[in-house]
Amino acid sequence: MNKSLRQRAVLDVLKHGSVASQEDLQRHLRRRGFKVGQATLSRDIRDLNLSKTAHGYALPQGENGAGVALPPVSRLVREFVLDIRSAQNLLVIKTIVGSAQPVAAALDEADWPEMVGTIAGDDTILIVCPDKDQARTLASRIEEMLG
Amino acid sequence: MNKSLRQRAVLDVLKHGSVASQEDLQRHLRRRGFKVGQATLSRDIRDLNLSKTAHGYALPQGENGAGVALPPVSRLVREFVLDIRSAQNLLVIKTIVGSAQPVAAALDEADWPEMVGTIAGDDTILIVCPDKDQARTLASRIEEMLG
DNA sequence: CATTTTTATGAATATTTATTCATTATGAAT
DNA sequence: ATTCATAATGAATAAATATTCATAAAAATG
Repeated sequence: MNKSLRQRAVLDVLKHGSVASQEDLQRHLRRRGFKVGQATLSRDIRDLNLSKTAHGYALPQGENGAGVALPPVSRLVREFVLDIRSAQNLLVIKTIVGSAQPVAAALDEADWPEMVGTIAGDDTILIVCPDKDQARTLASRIEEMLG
Repeated sequence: MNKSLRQRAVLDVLKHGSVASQEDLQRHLRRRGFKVGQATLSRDIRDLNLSKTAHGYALPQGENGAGVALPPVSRLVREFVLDIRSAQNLLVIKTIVGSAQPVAAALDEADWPEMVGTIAGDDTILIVCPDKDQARTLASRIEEMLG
């Protein structure tokens, strides 16, 4: 039961391929590890203010990709991140199992300048920064989110 | 059986109130004199590239109100307008019965500077222009469309 | 004008989406 | 920890929408 991550994943799916139906969306999410029923997706679609066109579901009109109704990254970090370590220009983030992918996607979306890119496994995210300094800056920013 | 006018009417309905469902749209159109089945509206909606949001149907994204797939005003004039007369700063346009309203709406949408406003009955449209000169200009422009 | 082709349409139906209802999880307050 | 309230969810179902199929009108063609 994890709404925030799932809804982020929904947006992510839309930004990539096209989604013709809720059943279609369901398959895409399954591949990303979210197993949910159609009813829930119908609700997510309403929550995220998506619209359906002749060519499938689309992100909301004016708003940027990350809709207005999304829980902030900080909330995700607090909930799913267990530990952060830096090594040179790299950060290694441990999450509860299964959450690394979606949390990494959320971090990506935040689009911070200190992040060159991310790779996520099952419970580990590797973040590449331009240099040691910026890695540390980013690390402390994320640590603050942990409360 | 009149697709062009009906589709224009659909856009017009959308620009005014909000439309929650195709059945809803069907009612609005009926009030404007278009009696069609749900299947046809489903197709119109596809043709016009409308999208459905949580708050009802919406005009297509980037495009202006008058979609891209619409037959030009000239086509409507050629098909439905019978006669044009000017009197001072006014134009009186006769159409085949029942078409005055939607043709007037289409003319309105064209948003020509010589048109201050329109009133349409069943088979007659009255167009108000700023002055005699512009009335004549507009009249000849429309006359040209008649072929 | 007769014939063929294309287009538009509605009724019936298939498919998709939203909602209801019951259940389970989550969190707060004591 | 227990109770209470709130939120999330799925299964079943209702409602809405898309499509199929048949038909009729309009347009093109000979």
